[in-house]
Amino acid sequence: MNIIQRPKGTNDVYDAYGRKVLYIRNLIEKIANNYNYNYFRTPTFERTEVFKRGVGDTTDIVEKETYDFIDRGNRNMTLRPEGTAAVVRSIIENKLYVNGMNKVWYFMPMFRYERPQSGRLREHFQFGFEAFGSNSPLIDAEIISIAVNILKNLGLKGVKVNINTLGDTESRNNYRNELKKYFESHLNELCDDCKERFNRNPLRIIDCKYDANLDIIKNAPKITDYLNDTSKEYFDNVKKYLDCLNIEYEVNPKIVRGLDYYTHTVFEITATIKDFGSQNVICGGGRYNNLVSSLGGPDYPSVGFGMGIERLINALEKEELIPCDKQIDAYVCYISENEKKCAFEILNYLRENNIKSDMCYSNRNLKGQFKEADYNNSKYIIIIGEEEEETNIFTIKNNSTKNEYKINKKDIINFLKENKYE
RNA sequence: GCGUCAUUGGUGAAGUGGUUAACACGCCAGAUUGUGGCUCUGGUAUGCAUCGGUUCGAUUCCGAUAUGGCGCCCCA
Repeated sequence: MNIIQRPKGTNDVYDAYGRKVLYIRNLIEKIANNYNYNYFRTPTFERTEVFKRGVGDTTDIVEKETYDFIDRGNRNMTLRPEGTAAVVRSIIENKLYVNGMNKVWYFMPMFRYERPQSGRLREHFQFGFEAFGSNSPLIDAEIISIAVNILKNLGLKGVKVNINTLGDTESRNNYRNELKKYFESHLNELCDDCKERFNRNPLRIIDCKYDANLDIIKNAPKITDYLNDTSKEYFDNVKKYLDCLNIEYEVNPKIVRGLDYYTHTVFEITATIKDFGSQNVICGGGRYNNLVSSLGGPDYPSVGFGMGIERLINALEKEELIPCDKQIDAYVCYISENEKKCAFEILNYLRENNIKSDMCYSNRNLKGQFKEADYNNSKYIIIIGEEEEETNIFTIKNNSTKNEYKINKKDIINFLKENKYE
C-alpha cells in the first residue's frame, strides 16, 4: 500500500480543475446574492443521529453509505453525507427560526461510502440552496428557478425539470397504505430489493429501475389519485408559478427521491450532455415541511435543492462550457542580477495597484524568464535593464502583438489598465 | 455492495519470458547576443501500481491486494 496514494474515491484539486471549481463557485455566489440567500456552513461531521433521524434510516444513504466513526470521547459521529439535515440541525440549535424566513446557500464537502465512478465519489462537493419558513408555493418555484438559472448561466442546453408531488402527510400516508394493499398480493413478482422496500418504504418500489417494465408497476396506483384538496391545490400553484417564470418542466409521477424527508414538491433536473452515463441527474431537491419538527424544532416548512460540483464540471467539460485558462496582466523580467531588486520593487508597485503580476524568483536568464511569462500566460512583459533602472522609463512588451512601448514609471499603471483589453 | 475491464516516465503512449524499455509532447541545459516562441545539439523511468508465486531469468505468465473506468444498486 502506497502512502502517497490518496484515499479511494477522493480527489486532489489543483491547476485547471481548481480554476473550474472557483469559476462555478463565483457564479453561484453572484446568483445567491441576487436572490438574497445567505452563506451557510456546518461542521464536516455531526452526531450520527442527526443524519439517521434527519435523512431517514431506511434510506440507502444512511443504511449503507455513511462514513461513521467513534471519536475519542466514545461518541458516534458521521461525516456529513448531505447538506439539508446538517443545515436544519443548525437552524434549530441557533434558533434561527425566530427570524421568520431564512434563505441560505452552502458549498461543502459531502461523504458517502460507495464504490466510486466518475461523477460519484466518496468525498464530493455539493452546493445547495434552502429556504425556510414559508409555506408558499412561490418559494418552491423560486428554488427551482435558482437551480435552472445556475445551469442556464453556465451555458447548459436542454435543462429539464422533472417534477412531482408527494402530497402532505395525510395524502402520503393514504397513498402509502394503498400501495401496500396493492403490492401485498403481488409480492413474489417483485425483485428482492422491492420486497425489502415493501416493508420500509413502499413508495420507492414505483421508482425501481429493475422492475420498471412489469405490469404491476405500470398499473400501480398513482400518487395523483390520492392527493387531498390542499395537496392538489398546492401542486397546481407550484406549476402555475413555474409557468409564470417560463420554466419548462415535466410532471413525472415516478420521482419519489431517495431521502425520506420530502413532502409536496420533489424535483430532479437533467440536461442534454454528450456521452453522459448513469449520473445524468445533476440536481435534486424538494420540499421538506416536517424535517425541522422531526429533529426537535418547531413547525418550520422548508424547500431546497443540492447539486454536485464534480458531476456539474463533468457535464460542462463534455459540453466544452467551462473556462480554465490562466492569465496574468504583467510579468516583470530583469536583464541581469543587478536589476533584480528594481524588478521586485516594480512588481510590488503593480500589485499595490491591483495589477495581477509576477516575476521569476530563481536565477534564470532572460530566455528562461520569457518562458515563465508564457507559462503564466501574461498579457504584458516588463523588461528592466541598466538603462531602465537609471531613467525610470521601462520597456513594456505586449505578449500577443509583440509591440514594445517605452513607458515612464508613473504611467505604467494607467498603460496596463487602459490597454488591458487591447 | 455486485459484475466487468484496466494500471508502463510530468503527459499521451509503443513494446518484449532474456543485453542499454521505442516514439511524441512537456520540462531542463546549451548553440544565442538586452528579447524567448522556429531550428539544431544534449539531458531527462536502476524502471513497467504493490506484494507474493511459477521460472535459470518476469515489466511480460499466475494469484492476492490497491487504485481507476464502465454497467448495476443508489445518488450529487
